[in-house]
Amino acid sequence: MNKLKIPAAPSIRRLPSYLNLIRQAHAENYEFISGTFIANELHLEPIQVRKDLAITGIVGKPKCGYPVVPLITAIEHFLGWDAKKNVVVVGAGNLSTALTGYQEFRHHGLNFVAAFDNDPKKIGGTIHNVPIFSLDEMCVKVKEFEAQIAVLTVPSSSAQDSADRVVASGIKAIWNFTNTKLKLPDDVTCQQEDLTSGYAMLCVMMGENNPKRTKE
Amino acid sequence: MNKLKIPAAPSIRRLPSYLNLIRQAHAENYEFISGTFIANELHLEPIQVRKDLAITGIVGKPKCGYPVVPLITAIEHFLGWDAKKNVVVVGAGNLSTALTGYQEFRHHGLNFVAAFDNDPKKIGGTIHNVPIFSLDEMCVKVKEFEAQIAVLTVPSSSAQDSADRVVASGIKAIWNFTNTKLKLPDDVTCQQEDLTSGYAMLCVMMGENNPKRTKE
DNA sequence: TAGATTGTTAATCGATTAACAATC
DNA sequence: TAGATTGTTAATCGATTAACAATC
Repeated sequence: MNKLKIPAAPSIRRLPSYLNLIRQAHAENYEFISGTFIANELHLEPIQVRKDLAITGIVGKPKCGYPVVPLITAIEHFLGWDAKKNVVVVGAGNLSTALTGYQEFRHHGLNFVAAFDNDPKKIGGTIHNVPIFSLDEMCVKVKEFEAQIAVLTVPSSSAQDSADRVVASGIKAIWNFTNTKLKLPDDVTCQQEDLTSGYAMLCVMMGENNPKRTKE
Repeated sequence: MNKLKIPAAPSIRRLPSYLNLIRQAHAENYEFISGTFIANELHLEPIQVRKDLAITGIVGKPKCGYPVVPLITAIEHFLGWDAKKNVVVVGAGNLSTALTGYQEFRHHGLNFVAAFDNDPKKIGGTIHNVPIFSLDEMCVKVKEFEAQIAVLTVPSSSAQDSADRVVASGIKAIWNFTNTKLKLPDDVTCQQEDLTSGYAMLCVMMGENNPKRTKE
């Protein structure tokens, strides 16, 4: 139920960091970039980088590395970042402001077209030039803007309700920043973004490093 | 180099979502909660939940499940969330505002004490009651507030410079929201938080679901 | 040529899942 | 007692790493 397995998920998660670095190399007019170089920069194993890049279909040139321009194109295509996606954000709070203001996303095809909030003081306004509407207008506006993705940044308490409205509007992909596990139809994809899980990792790593705790 | 392996990292990342649910059960006056129930709610396998909970040291009662209160205490202790940590945030932009305003974190021991920014218009002000100082004051303020963690929300271009200042101030743990891989001394822990990698996952999953693309 | 780097095939490692006896 | 649930031990699965021939 709503649990489609993505093969090579860890590889996919690493691709954006490679893309970043390769783009930099491109800006510096490099024609080729080697897996060894990428690995060194990102503190990974060269073999891992080569395996990851293999999924894009680009073949490298022994001794030189991978051709920069085709590699950028291939990664972007593999990730679907070469296609524009219209996106709505549900909840017009601090996090929405941060996300809509993050220019990086625009360069990856993410095009914010509308925000929704129930606060009458916010409705009619904008965040980073994205117009804010009432949640009741979602169905209409999603169709009008042909939105394909909804970003959820509402409080946990209204997460499921917001998700239901999103689903009702016909959107099939949700990027969920709330810590609520949503109940969704099988054909709706959901990516859970949980900041507390990263925080948990940091805390445990701190404990490991801390002599007071590693002793026991 | 700066790559300490955390065993059972996936388990640790799942613990916060368990905690959430268990807290809810507690609020509803449940004395026990079963692994089966947690698994159903979060769309996981019961055996996985049991394995994950085992790392907290709590033993369950067959037929009943796990005792709610001790389990909450144990998870919080395991994650180090029962200890208060003073935290500074570097960069006083939209993302800092979102993070400092996120109440959830406070309940996990995360105590924002100061923010740093180079914008003269921001210095002297506050975000969510957190005072904003110049980056030049970092060393002094970190010591004054006894900060243990630095959250990096600056633009990529100044990420390494900010990190260097953080390290110089004596902080040993960095939560890095920039997409720059930082060069850090071995004794400094860093948790990389990359929003684009979650976005990459969502895009690939959308492609898998999309009949136009699954055909090929 | 010599040497760095690739891509392939195999080995290892760790995480997930299965099976099942123990137990309340 | 019967049945749901736990915890342990073993099996499976997938991701990472190693080894090495191929190549520019």
